[in-house]
Amino acid sequence: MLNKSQIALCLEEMEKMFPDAHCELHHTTPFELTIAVLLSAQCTDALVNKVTPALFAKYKTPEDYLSVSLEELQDDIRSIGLYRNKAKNIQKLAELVIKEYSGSIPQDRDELTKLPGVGRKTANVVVSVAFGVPAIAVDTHVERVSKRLGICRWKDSVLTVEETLMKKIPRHLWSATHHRLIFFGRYHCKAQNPNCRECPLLSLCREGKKRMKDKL
DNA sequence: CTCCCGATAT
DNA sequence: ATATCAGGAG
Repeated sequence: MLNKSQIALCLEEMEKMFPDAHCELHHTTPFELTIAVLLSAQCTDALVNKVTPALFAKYKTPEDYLSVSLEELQDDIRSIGLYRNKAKNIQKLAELVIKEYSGSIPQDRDELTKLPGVGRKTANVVVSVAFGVPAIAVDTHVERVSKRLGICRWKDSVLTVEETLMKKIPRHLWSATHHRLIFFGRYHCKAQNPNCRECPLLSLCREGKKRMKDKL
C-alpha cells in the first residue's frame, strides 16, 4: 500500500501529464451539470456531450422537463443508453427540485443524494464542480487507478476508496486530484491494455510492476 | 446481487 | 464478439 508521500509523488506526475484536467461534461449551470452527470452513468462523456446541446436548448428549467411526456424525453436521450431509468429519474428530479428546493439545485451533498438518479458519486461531482466544495468523486476511472497503484485494496468498496483518498490527500487538493485521477485513468491508465511500459508511475505502481513481470 | 442499455473501442 | 463507459436503484 502506498503511503502519503508516495501518493503525493503519483499526483505530481499526473499533474505533469494532465495539467489542465477538468470536468469534460458541457454545462452552463448547476442544474445542467446535474442532468449531464446523471446522464453520464455507464456511458462516455463524449456521448453525453453529443445530446446535451439539443437537450439543454429544448429544456431550460425543471418545469420544461415536466411539460413533455415520458416517451418524448426518452426519445431525446435514447442514444445515451439506460434511457428509461434516466428519463424517469429526470422528471422525478425536476418535480422534487420545484417542490422541495424552490426550483434550484441544492448545494449540500446529502440533499443532492435525495434526488432520484443522484448517488454519492454524482453528488460529489456537482458540489465540487458547480459549488467549489472539496470532494473526490469515485467513478470507474478513479476506482481502477487507485486500486492498480495500490492506494487502496482491490476488494475495497467505492466508499472506502473515497475515504482512503480523503484521508491521504490534503483537502485543498481533493477537487484537482479527482480530475487528474480521471484524466490519468481515461487517457493513460485505461481499463483495457494499459501502457505500463511507458508509464512514468511504473516504479510506484503495484499492478504495473506485476504486469511487467508477467509480460502483459 | 441484478437490472438497466446504446455507442464505441478492441 | 466482447469489454467498457464520470452509476444508481431495487
